[in-house]
Amino acid sequence: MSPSLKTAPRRIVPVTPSLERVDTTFMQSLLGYNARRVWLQVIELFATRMAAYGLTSVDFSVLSLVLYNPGITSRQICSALRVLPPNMVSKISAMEKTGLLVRKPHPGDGRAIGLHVTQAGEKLMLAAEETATDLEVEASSNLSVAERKTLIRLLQKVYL
Amino acid sequence: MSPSLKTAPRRIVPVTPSLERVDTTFMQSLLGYNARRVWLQVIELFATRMAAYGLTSVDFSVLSLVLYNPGITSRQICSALRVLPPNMVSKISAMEKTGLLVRKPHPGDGRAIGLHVTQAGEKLMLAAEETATDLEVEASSNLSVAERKTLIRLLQKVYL
DNA sequence: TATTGTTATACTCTATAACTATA
DNA sequence: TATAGTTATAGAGTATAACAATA
Repeated sequence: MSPSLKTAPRRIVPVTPSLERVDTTFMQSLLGYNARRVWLQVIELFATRMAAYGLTSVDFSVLSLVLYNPGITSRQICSALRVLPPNMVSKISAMEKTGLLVRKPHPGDGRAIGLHVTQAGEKLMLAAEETATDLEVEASSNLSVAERKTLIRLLQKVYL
Repeated sequence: MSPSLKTAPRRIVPVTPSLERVDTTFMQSLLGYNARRVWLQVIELFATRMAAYGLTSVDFSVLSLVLYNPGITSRQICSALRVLPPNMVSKISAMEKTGLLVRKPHPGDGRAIGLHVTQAGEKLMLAAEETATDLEVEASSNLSVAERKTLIRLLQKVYL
């Protein structure tokens, strides 16, 4: 007699806890869950590639805002990025210290300070933006160009 | 003579720093940025509504996973939710303490512990899931039913 | 009185190392 | 030797209160 007839039936695919398939059907029906998964996938590659420029994803967003909105205030950046003012101070200070941007007195408001990218900051950002565009396409390579366009259009329709 | 002829030309719309429009054109071209904006919008309403059940968004995800995967291990939940094992311990302990789930010895592995929802946990989750589905539609009310379906399909295509 | 930038501080989330029990 | 669950702890991100200077 073969041993298999004496023992419990053997599974073809061994079911060890770490290998079992997990059912996520319900969560996959939620927009928030899916949006977060996509964000996590993109931001992971983003963080890796931007490290070459010494930028975090928040640094990148701040610099992009300053680049296209010269004279923008810290407060405006905080609103656009949903960051609290006290948490923005050190980030801006750090980027001023590394020579990426400068603070100039605001022309119309003595309380405010206008932010401007330096020549070095602009050069870095133009390269970083190209890297960002490339990496985004790479991170969503399962999508056709048309699908990616549709996806972004629908995402914006949700919050705009 | 009116004072307006002596002073600098007055703006029709006063441009105070906090009211100026900020140009976010470039960032809006990025999938990661748009996915995060949508996630933030959904999660805000999610957190508000789930507070009625005493659940955070992570609590909800954990319970949903246990509900549809009885006997699931802490490790599997960590993988599915991208949470590190040490950070899951207190969450599960808390939900066991509030009687939403229980830990039972894993049948095939003496090291592992199987998680199961209690009757109270199941009742809570079925109500919470209905609330979640409703709130998600509400948070994305700019979308038609067909658009929402397309959006989720495309998001899943990115990471699946 | 309200707002900008700021400091200090607390709380939460996320990450790493190391231990035990079991495989 | 490797893995599951756990503890302790460090670090990053996010939160509120309060202050000086300016509107």
